[in-house]
Amino acid sequence: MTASQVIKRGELARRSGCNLETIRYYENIGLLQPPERTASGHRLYPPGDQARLGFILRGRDLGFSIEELKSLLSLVDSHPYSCGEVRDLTNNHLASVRAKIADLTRLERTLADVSARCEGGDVPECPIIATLFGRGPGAR
Amino acid sequence: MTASQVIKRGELARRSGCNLETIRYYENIGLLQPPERTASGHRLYPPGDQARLGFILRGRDLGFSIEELKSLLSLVDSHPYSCGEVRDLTNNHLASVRAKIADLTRLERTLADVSARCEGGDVPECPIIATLFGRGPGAR
DNA sequence: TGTACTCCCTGTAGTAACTACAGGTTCAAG
DNA sequence: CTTGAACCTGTAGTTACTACAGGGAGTACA
Repeated sequence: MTASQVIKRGELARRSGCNLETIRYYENIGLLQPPERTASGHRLYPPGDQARLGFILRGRDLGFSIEELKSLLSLVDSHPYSCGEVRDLTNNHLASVRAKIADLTRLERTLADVSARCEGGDVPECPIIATLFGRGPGAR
Repeated sequence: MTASQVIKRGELARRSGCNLETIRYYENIGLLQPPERTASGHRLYPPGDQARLGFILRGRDLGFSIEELKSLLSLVDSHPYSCGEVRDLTNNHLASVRAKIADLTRLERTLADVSARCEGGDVPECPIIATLFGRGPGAR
């Protein structure tokens, strides 16, 4: 393997696809541990840190919040971690994702409905505006 | 009708269900026009302003951003407003809501899948954590 | 008239999760 | 030895609010 070893922040950003500043941000808020530094202060990331950032980024892609990721990581850091807690956290998150989908779906229906009533175009007043002003059908 | 007439900010907040501070915020960012004041500086809202706030709140409930609401209101303010532009704005917004739903639905499937693989519980390593570390199936 | 209490005023800071910038070192190549 | 990229720091901006702190105004009651 010609891969990793110890790398600096720019290289970590390039390899992970994470924004350069975001890495420092994650360190500031305690998601990433402060890494070793060179004598002149440049950060040095060993493979373990690189994997941890990968974990964070994948969790982020799954919509976990920073706080949820902190919990997840603290579970991971405690050996042995509790698989049940990990699952609970995931299921809670799943429930909130489902709630968001339900909200947006209701929204989508209302918007589609209101837009459809506009398509004809030969009404004296725009039905979208009428809806927003609380007149006409479709006002929630 | 015993209703409206000119009211102050607290009453407007109560009637509209909007947070007191949010009304001032909407004025600061130009969604609401600065209203008349009493000699001592208290804001006075006539029925027209009350309707405008209702418009904003309904638009907000439909997920329109502040910028979108500004556009919508500037269209409304221009007589006669263009119904076509209103519809375009609504359809654009509808498209972004649909995109968000699609994103979340993909997320939901991954989370449900990863959680399901955990339910058994008799694996040596938590499959959720394995996924987040990029090992095992289901890693995106 | 006093005073108690609610309402209103202002500016500012905090939220989530970054992103971007300014102004200054350090490193590597030629 | 100089140039330019990469790194360092702290701070401000983003969205859409919400929540204070520290004061002035309006009203009810004794």
